[in-house]
Amino acid sequence: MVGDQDSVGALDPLVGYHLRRAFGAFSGDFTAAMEGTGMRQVLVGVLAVVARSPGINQGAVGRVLDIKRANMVSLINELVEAKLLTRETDPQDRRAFALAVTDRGREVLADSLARIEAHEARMLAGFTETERAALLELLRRIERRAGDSA
Amino acid sequence: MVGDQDSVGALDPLVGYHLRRAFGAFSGDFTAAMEGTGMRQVLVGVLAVVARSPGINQGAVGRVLDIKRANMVSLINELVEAKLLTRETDPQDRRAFALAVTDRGREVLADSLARIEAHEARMLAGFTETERAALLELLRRIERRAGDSA
DNA sequence: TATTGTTATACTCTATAACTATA
DNA sequence: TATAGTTATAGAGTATAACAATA
Repeated sequence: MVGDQDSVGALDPLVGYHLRRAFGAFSGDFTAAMEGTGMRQVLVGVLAVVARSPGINQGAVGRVLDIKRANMVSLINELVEAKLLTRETDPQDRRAFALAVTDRGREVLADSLARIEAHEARMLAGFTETERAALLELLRRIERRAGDSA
Repeated sequence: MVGDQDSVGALDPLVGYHLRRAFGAFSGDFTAAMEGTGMRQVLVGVLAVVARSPGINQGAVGRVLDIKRANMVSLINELVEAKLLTRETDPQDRRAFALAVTDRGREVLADSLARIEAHEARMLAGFTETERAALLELLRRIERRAGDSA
């Protein structure tokens, strides 16, 4: 069988290597789960963050999701053109845009989250709830360490 | 504090979201750890696989690491031009190239692995050995599920 | 027919630098 | 002077299709 632990030699004991592969597996299945919807990982992320904090501007969304301002532009354009987000000049700070999710955006987000739940169930089949929670907690601790040096 | 769990709304309970962020944190620190060496994640991967299986061809390396044949070409070119790999026509199958790591390649791989160990120690600071092993095992189970559908 | 390696191509993601308009 | 958004650009990763040589 190809892809077995042994064939990767020195990589096998590395957490980073397995993180990479597990992320790749998730990404591939995520893309398949979203097929036909036009949604991608980042777009769902942006939609979820704006839904959580209506009126937020793109810079702030980028800071939450670790996306550079320059790269936020086309993402927001995509979502606004698809009528999933509205973008209006913030009266309190006329440099910024206040973002909000449209009704259609809320529908698409709900549909995306339903697909994602099925996708997660698929990827974590065989995991007990305890194991799932443990994995989540260990991953969160890695993210926090990243913040230390940033 | 930016990037807090709460600000991501519906994403927070998702393993995929945290996998993505943890992978991003690892990748950033990996790149920093390799600064000045010219090595990248994929290149170390290829070097490690060839070191483990001398005489292997590029297609097989790609299958092990989930890299498409078309994308292997420039990677192998890079490593051969840097004199870290040799590429010779396989006498048993003249379509294929038998790959092998050069002495210099072995040195670079050893140096890379030393840097990676320090990087992993940094990213997993505060993890007990039990926690590290648990994380590794949970990630491996996700990879295996990915193989099921492939 | 199938497989190895190759070329060409394209899309996404990520990163930096320089610009504008507002604060 | 700092910040919000923008433009332009470039590198890396990933994907597909089509081809030549060999099996």
